[in-house]
Amino acid sequence: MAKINNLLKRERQAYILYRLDLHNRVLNANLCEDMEVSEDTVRRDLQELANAGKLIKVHGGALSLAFSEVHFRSRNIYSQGQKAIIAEKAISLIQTDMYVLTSGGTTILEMARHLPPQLRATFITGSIPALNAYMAHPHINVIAVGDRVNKESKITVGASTLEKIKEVNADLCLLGINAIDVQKGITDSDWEVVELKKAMIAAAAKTVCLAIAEKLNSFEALKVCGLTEIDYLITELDPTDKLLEPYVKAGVTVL
Amino acid sequence: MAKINNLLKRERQAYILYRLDLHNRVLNANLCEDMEVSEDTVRRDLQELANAGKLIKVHGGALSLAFSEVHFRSRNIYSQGQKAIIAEKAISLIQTDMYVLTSGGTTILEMARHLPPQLRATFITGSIPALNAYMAHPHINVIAVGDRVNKESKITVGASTLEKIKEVNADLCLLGINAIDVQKGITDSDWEVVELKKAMIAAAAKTVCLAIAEKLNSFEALKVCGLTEIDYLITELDPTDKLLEPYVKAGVTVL
DNA sequence: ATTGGTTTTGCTGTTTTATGCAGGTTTGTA
DNA sequence: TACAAACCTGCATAAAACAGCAAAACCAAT
Repeated sequence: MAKINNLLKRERQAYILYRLDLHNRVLNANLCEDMEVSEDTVRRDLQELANAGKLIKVHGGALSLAFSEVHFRSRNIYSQGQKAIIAEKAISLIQTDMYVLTSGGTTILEMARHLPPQLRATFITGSIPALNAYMAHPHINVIAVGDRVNKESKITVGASTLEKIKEVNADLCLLGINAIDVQKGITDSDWEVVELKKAMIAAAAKTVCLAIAEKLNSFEALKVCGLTEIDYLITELDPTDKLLEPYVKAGVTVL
Repeated sequence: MAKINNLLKRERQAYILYRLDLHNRVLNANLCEDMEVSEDTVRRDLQELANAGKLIKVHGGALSLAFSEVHFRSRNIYSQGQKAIIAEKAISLIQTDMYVLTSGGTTILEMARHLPPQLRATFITGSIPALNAYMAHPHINVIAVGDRVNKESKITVGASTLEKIKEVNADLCLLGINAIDVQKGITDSDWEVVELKKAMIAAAAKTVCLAIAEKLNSFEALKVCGLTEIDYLITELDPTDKLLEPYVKAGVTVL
């Protein structure tokens, strides 16, 4: 990389932005070598540019804004307030360094957004929107299970996904669910999603179901699992709510 | 630098602007030496010219107005336009029902946004932003190759990704690249990205490199491949441009 | 040429800015 | 947990900027 020395402060900063534009990221060590100034000077430049909102400073360098433009649409998630309550309850189950399998769905997305910034854990998912959310978090590790993408549900599905999930020994499996019923258990309407959820449940030590109350006592065509296979049920309701009693009796821990 | 002494104030200021026009920057120390006046005098001149909006005064000297335009204002919009041109050229190579492997990066993203709505093809990628873009398309099939997600580059990396890519027989591999040089070939700065690109190139019948012209004749630390391994090079320039001649001579088809 | 007023310039002392360095702390990773 | 890299804080220094003043230059009219 070309050495450019004896620059004025403004020129240095312009050059940094120029480099960012080219490569989307710059390293402090790199810059200070090329411009022949100390690391401190570069660091101060990056800090100033970051304050001015021209780049994103990270440990060791900086990232361009254009690249990390996350089209973060928190727009009209259905019954967002309730989902926020659910999110908080679900997060209370996640502990440091856990491996967490998650499905897709807006409830999970809402949870992803509420993850405390200092949390360290590994999240595994096939949901593209969930991946986006997890990537925005400073500390968590993200693992994508890959295969064909189902555009409807925006998750990866197929043999390879199932296979990969079977290799995982997760601590927790967080499922956003579409229907739950005391007799019929967890049900869903999409064959591929059902297969995926089955695999996820099998791969995790504990299974947590996230559902807004209106999904209680409803069912769909395809069975995912019975109530005995799930450990926690989280809704926006108070755990002592009448609606939840049957599930408590069936042995599910309700939060 | 020529010494020009005994100037009137007006003449000095004209000379300063002249120098700025030539070099886009002037240093106070330089000017006061050449014109044989004190630093204070030059400083006052610069101050007046800055007040009149003829230049940008900075600590130690001044910058031309053109400088600020080139380096701050137009840079984003400008390269956006360039990338759109590149996108169109790349799209012309994609035919119905092809299997297309793509890397990440803003250039690829720009291409994803320009895909014609009626196109039917299968896109395979480990780039999360690219996945997002492809998912928005009505007809294309999307395949995600999964593994650990590198948050810097927003792509999946690791053994499983590489393995999966090796199973693919793609028609086309579209690479957004960071540096290309006639001698050194394609280079990059991130080990994992390099491994991924190598695998992608090996898995596709034809390899296409997408790069804005600024990345021509530059190189980074790690080698992806030599020029002989790539089939097409796409920049925003006209294929007959002087800058591209060496690449044509090296046997690359330049679009 | 002299005078008085204005402009320009350079000088002095002080303040601000830019930069590098020493130290201790935090962070990321093996 | 240990280690190296990156970070932050405070400090020192030199360069640049600033403010105020006075000498010099300029100008116009006498």
